[in-house]
Amino acid sequence: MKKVGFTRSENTRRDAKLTMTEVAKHVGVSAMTVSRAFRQDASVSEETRKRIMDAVDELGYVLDQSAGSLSSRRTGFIAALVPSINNSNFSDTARGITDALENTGLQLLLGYTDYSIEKEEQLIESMLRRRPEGVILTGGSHTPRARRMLEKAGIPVVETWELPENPINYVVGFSNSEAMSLLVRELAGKGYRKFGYIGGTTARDTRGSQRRSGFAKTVEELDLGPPRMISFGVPPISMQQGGQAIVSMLERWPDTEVVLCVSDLSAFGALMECHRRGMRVPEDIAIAGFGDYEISSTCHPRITTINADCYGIGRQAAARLLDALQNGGEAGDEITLTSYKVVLREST
Amino acid sequence: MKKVGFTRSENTRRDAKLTMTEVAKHVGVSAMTVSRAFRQDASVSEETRKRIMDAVDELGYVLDQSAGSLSSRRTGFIAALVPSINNSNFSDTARGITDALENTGLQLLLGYTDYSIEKEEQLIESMLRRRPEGVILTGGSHTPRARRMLEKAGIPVVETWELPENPINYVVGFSNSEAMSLLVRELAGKGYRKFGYIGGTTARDTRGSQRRSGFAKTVEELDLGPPRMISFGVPPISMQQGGQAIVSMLERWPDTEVVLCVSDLSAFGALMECHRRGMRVPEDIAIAGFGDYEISSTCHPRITTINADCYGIGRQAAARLLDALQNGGEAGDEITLTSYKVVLREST
DNA sequence: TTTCGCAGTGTTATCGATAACAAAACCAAG
DNA sequence: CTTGGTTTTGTTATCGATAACACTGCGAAA
Repeated sequence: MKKVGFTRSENTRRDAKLTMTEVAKHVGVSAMTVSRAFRQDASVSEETRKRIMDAVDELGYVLDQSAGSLSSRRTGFIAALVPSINNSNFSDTARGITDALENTGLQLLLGYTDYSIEKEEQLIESMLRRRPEGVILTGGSHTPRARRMLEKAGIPVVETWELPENPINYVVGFSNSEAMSLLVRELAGKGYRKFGYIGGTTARDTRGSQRRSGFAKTVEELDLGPPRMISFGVPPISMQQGGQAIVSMLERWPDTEVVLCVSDLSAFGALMECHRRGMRVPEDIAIAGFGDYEISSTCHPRITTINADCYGIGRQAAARLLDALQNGGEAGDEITLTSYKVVLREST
Repeated sequence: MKKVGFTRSENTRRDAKLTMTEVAKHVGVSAMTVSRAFRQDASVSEETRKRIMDAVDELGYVLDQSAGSLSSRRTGFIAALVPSINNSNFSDTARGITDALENTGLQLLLGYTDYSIEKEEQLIESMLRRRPEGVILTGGSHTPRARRMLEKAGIPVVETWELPENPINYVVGFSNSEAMSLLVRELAGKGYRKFGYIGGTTARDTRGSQRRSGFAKTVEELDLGPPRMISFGVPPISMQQGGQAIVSMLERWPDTEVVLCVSDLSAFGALMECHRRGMRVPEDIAIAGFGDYEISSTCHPRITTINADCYGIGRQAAARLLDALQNGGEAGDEITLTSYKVVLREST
């Protein structure tokens, strides 16, 4: 671990430090009054506040929250961990959180776990060192140590995007398995019989696994023959890999009628690969995805998918946290089910 | 501004607070020794360190960095502002930053400006309150107040993704105008003559404006007739809007041979709209984008674009900052040119 | 006029760690 | 057995704000 940064001496040399006390002297009040002027709820006369704020502008003073949080014991941080920020589903969730936090004075600490619970554990530790007032996680699988740290931290925790068997506190999510099941039933209702599934290989992506098992279970329940499943690549699987996977699928089971993919990205890759090979979608083969990414409503043909309200998950998770914080930070255990819906489009 | 969170009394009621001093007592050493044990460079005997770390595990102690940064005057924060995290170009940059920061003990504070310099100013202020040790910005346009705050903060600032006329400190970027110019020349070399351009309407997206002016300038220089430019939608323009824009383009100038788009997303939307209308790409019309998003190498036909090394911009910006921090935080003014290249594909 | 209450402001102690310096323990060489 | 140097550990002051409480002055009610 390499450390970098200022040493104290270098830093103080830089600039006469400007503290609240300096501002106070300049205005002729006490530091406490300046501190109050920065907070809306505090009792400072309008006239004094104005004089203080004028001095703040003139001197270019910027409040130091690190110092403030030590004495107030409130850091104003919320930690959120997502598997990846390059995936638009999760960046939509992150955006939902950020939007919900706007004007609350809370600052988001965002981290990404790369779909690894070990990395998650490491991030949880480094985030907890910043003393966040609440934590938002993706998924319900964590290392035992991560779980212990979270429980001991005494702050509300929200798990999102899934319905964990044994939640820590709050949950904001939906059943990935049931969502996929719904899609299968819907397509079976349209007459499709020979179902294929494309997803990643490992268990790293728990949401992916849940979707897969929802698929397999439902195909069985509907008595549609043995499920045809291709595992290809380490999650999250790319567009490219979706394309490669559908090739394997068609080699192995050429008469497959409809292919469901773990996400729209792989569905799109599969769709484009079909085009490239001159296959017509949905006439020769139908394709569906999961997540309702922008691409699915834009490409041609438009892709059938599940819309899972990624943005709403973020907003609701943050709202749940804000709520808990206002009630004194007591960690409750409500489960908020988020909505999802099948979006039937031209690809099926 | 609504404030939420614990009051002190609620918080202390929750749990006997666990401080470094508690751990120290438990081990029979001073708090200072515990503090040292947490830092790799400090001189603590291996045996003592082990005893301390055992106690830390047993008690479940988590270091409090808010307190630490107050006394050490080093927060370990790096602030980074990007226009949007839902755009994969910028999330690649964010990822580059995060990766470069890994194992440095630094924590990223990420914010997004929504392409607004007013929002940027607001974010800069709230970030500076956290006393970051360095700042990474996207672009070179800032409000005067934002600029003043940054200059006064006395920490290194890196502007990325562009080449500002009047940089604050460091720059890590490339000329969007020249990159677009290169693309025009490259395509003119392939024989295209009637060039169109699709971009957003306002000046909010400075990189977009620079690309547009690079386009116009080059079309003129090559004597290819008046540039055909469609402005559609508020930046960042979506896939959808790219589709709508190309319709306008073809209504107004039906004989356009090649259309360059401000980003791959609008290019993709345009491409799909052409498919939908039964036009062949590139036979009937050629299309190119900017940014080399995953989609462009996957879709059919694959889209010609500019690869601008988004990830590398992030890594290099962070590296530049780390470097400055190690040299005592002196703000220099080096300009790091990042590479870009034309990627010719099937769409042109 | 006195009393009470409240808005506005000041004083003091403290949050939990770390810098800087001091001291002790240890070790090798003379 | 010293001495001097190095390693390891302890002591004290402090980082910059805020909580808690104290105080002042003023106006309304008695």
